[in-house]
Amino acid sequence: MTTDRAGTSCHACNQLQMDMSLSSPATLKSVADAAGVHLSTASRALDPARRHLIGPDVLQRVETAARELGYRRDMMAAALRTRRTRLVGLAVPDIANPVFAPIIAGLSAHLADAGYSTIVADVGADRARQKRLTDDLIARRVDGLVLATALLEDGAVAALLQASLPLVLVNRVAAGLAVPAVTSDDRLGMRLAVAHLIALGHSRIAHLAGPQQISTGRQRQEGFFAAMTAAGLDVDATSAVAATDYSVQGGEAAARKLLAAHVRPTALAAANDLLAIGALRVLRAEGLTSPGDMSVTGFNDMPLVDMINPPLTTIRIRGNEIGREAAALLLQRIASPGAAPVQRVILPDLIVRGSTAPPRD
Amino acid sequence: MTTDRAGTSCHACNQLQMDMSLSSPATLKSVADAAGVHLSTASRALDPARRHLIGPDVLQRVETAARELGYRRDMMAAALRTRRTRLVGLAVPDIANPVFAPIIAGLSAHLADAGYSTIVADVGADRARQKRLTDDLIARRVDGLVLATALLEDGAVAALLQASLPLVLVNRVAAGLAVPAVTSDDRLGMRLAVAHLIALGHSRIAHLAGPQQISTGRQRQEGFFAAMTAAGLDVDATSAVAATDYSVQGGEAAARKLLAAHVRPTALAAANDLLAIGALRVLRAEGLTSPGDMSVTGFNDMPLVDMINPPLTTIRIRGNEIGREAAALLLQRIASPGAAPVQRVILPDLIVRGSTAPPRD
DNA sequence: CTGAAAGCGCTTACAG
DNA sequence: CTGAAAGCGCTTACAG
Repeated sequence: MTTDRAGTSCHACNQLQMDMSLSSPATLKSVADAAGVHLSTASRALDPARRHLIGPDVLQRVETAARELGYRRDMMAAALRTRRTRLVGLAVPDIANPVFAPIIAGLSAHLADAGYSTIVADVGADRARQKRLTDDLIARRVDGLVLATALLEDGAVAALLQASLPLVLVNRVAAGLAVPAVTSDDRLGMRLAVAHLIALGHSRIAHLAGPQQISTGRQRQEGFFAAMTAAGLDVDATSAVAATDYSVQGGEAAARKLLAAHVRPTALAAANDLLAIGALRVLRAEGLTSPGDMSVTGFNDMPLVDMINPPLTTIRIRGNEIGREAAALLLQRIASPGAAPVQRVILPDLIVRGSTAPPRD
Repeated sequence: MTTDRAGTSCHACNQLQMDMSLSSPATLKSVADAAGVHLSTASRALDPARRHLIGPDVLQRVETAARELGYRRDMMAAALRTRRTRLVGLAVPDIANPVFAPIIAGLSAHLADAGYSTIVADVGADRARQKRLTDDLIARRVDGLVLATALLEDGAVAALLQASLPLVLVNRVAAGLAVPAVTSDDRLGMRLAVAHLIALGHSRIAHLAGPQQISTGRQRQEGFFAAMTAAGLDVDATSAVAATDYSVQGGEAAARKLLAAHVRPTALAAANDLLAIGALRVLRAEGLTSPGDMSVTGFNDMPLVDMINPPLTTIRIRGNEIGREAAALLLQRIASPGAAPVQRVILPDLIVRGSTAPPRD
């Protein structure tokens, strides 16, 4: 620091010290000793919110020492003291499902900006495994929990709610529980899709429904029936077949049942892109084409569905926004746990592509 | 516990206690007090590895108390004492890129089985942001770090390596650094793709290369040239054009340059599925078809590329296996930090679909 | 403005 | 087999 040359060589030496210090991280005590102050003083000097209490010369000495030793506060030790880990747990049913990627990205970006890290738990569909992994998150004393796994009737969510741990549901809601949630407007989305098909001239429209124990499946189905009856169109028990899960295979199985109907529909509104793709596969296997023989709509606007054959008309949900909003709600929840829980609904958009067209006849 | 009825009502009451305890979690001390033992005894009784030291009656009392109070060990407090957080950090450049989903899933599943939780940091491509978020992970005292962000020349990796923090690279390697890594065999994969094109009768084959500062981009390009020269085919400076990043847009830009060549190639081997899709888009925009006017191959076998038009011939990397292997390597590294670093290469497969065919002439 | 002390919840030698 | 004590790294009233 005395001359340029000394400054340069000192920089190199600081680098070395930083590297070495990582092997056995510097503690507040070692920084305080190096600066010749008490560790409580060092603690204050290194806290942006409290450094104004410190004299300029002491501040300088502590900062230099911290830099030279490569000090990094142990967030977990601090957490023990402050009772806040700044850790958030996110439970997703299947991290490989492309629907969740933008939600995870939006959520963790917003949380990171607020100084929180996100532990993503890929908890699967098995309830016991879900509970075990969620309990792990709690054992890590996360400051809050975001669940993308909720069922309509969900005892686990009810239990978590009792525990007064800040909790937010994302993408799916639970019925009859006062818990903050951020979802897409599933009813509206499906109504948009069906209205589009009706506008094209379709009247025999079937619904390839999602699992009915999940809010997305249930509400999209409600949207389907609402749109049909509002247009004065026929619906009966065979108009909708529910898939057992949101997967291409699930879509194939359900689509086969729909195709077996005595009067084949001219259009199919699926509750999800993967289901729609399953339906397209079945059509192709049966020697039928889309949109020629049957128009098909999806839901979610997953990556690449614009590139499939035919390009899928679908409902775009704003995953990133949903994730960010969930993060905001959770932060709010952490700040004031007593406040009334709010539920936010993000509006989806209809994206028209090649898989829908007027009916042939 | 004295009568069935008492047992029943006690169950309900335990439930209540469990719920209440979560709001202000039971501590080891409260469990010990309830069981009438010292907290060190309770600690041992609750540790599977040490409970054999405890007398059966005391063990029973502690377990009952723990259950009734809904006790869950504070993993972070334990971490402070044991110097092991059982937390692993994973840095990915873009969590929304579908390539990473199976890797993340495989990694976190294997780690979860070993009692570790994974913090996924979506660090982006900006080096400063990457450093900041990686430093955050270190400040959380993760037991190890997995990086999916390595560049060929990577000062950050070198620095981390010095820090003697268990470190594993996944998907991409850094040049000249003795660091454990798990990747797909990128050279082999591209050779497979090119050999397939040659077998179909192509000889004017171009390479839509990935970013050359990333090992996947470099090695796939090397594989391309190796396969071409091995077959005695012409390559020159215009045979390969590198995209600036792995994206559809990047693929479009690079594909346009390739199409501008004086003699148009009959086949295009892309370094990545997204690049291949970009190329397909450009072909379509130019009024050309695939595979008719040009065969195209991708790399990765992302979800849905089997459904696009034309279905993409590609190289399948085993993402889940790569993730699991990376987890295994990291666990090994944590257990014995001194051992020589090993690099594992997972073999990819050629998946032939509709985007490749013999050349027209 | 700075220091001394208590304590967050746990584990682990050390005694007995 | 169980207890008493120290200490992991930090923050925060409480003094001065």
